[in-house]
Amino acid sequence: MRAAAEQAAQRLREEILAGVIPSGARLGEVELAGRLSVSRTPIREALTRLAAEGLVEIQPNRGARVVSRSDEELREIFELRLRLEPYAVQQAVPALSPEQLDDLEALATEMIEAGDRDALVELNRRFHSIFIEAAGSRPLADALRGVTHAPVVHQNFHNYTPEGLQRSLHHHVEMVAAARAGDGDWAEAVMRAHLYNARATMVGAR
Amino acid sequence: MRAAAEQAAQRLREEILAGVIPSGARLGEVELAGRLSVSRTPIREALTRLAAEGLVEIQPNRGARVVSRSDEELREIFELRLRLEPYAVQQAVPALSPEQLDDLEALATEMIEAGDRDALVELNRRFHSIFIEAAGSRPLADALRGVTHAPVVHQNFHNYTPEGLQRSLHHHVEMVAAARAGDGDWAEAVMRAHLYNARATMVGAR
DNA sequence: CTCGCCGTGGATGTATGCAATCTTGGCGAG
DNA sequence: CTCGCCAAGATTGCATACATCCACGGCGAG
Repeated sequence: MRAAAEQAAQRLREEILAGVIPSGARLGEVELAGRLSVSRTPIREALTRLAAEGLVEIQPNRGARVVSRSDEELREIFELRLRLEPYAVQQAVPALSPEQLDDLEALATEMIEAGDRDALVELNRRFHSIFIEAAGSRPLADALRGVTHAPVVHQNFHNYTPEGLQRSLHHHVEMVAAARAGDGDWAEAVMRAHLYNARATMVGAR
Repeated sequence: MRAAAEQAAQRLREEILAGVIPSGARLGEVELAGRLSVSRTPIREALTRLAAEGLVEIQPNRGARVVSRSDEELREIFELRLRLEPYAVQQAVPALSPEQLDDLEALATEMIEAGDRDALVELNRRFHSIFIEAAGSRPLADALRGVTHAPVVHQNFHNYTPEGLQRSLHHHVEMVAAARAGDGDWAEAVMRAHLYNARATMVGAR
């Protein structure tokens, strides 16, 4: 499961997250095999992995499709993130290395300066990933994987109002400050606000 | 990805959860293919899926092994369950059908009468699954899948003290009562106690 | 005697052929 | 005209053959 399969999975992942392949699109094995210049076997590997990540959906004998999330599912995803990510941040803060703190700060400032909202998606993903990684819990990381890197975030950033986006970016900066102060409770509170703000622009409060 | 692959995945899952295949055991593709009378292709499919569920671990060019969880990971798993399952129960209670309530009650009483602890594992899994399913959130179910059906539970049931086991079984009964009363808050509280009790026998309180 | 190199055996990774299943367009009955 | 059936095409699912990589043991140099 290496070179070809891994590479195919990575490319498909990027294309799906970037929106090049739209939600609900059919993913034919032969088409993908031809386009990525590999055989169908690694393609099947890649699709199985992406299915496990929740990016695509495989129906027996009917092929794979890019998942499309309903509004209801989006709300549920935020409900999950609200229960896990603040905890992750709190666990991460005491464990953050100086390099990770610098990375977080760089990402936070870079996001403020970035004009393109597409670029924000990737920066945002890396920002949140650092906290999750630093929390040092593989079960936690596994549970969050499916709900954080999903196209949800992409769609979310395009739905932000200017004020909502500003708040979101400011939350990142504040979380870095809380992390530098070693105050996990502070960071957790900001993360909660961060997610509530995102949820509000996404699906409206409950 | 059908008959053969699905069936192979199911059998491997069962054997791993039942402890027939010990933790850390190597899973050779040819060996499994021969034993399950299918080709290597569906075996690879199955292993990829089980890896996604967190039951096995695949190292490139070095095959698959059954995962073995450290005490630290077990603690993290309970931390996750404590944050998700009480919420799941609360969401599930208003949505439970009469049939599901009957099933829950049947499982709870059956577990009290069952003598064999191995049998308890499966009954317990079904009990918790009903709540998770009734919660009606696929993201939530996905997040919980990896931490609930894992060999953790199996090991846990064998570690219970007689008193701890009695408490655990009683919690199930009480949860059914709370569910029948339509009181989600009550059920959530019992679930929290249920998990704390399980965690205490597993790894000790923090 | 110890360490490092290399060859061999076995396992995984990939490609391709064949069988089974599903989709679809058209045709006929009502 | 609508609905249901059927056959052809296409696609997925499985099996097998070949290529590639890794683990392990023997051999030789120091």
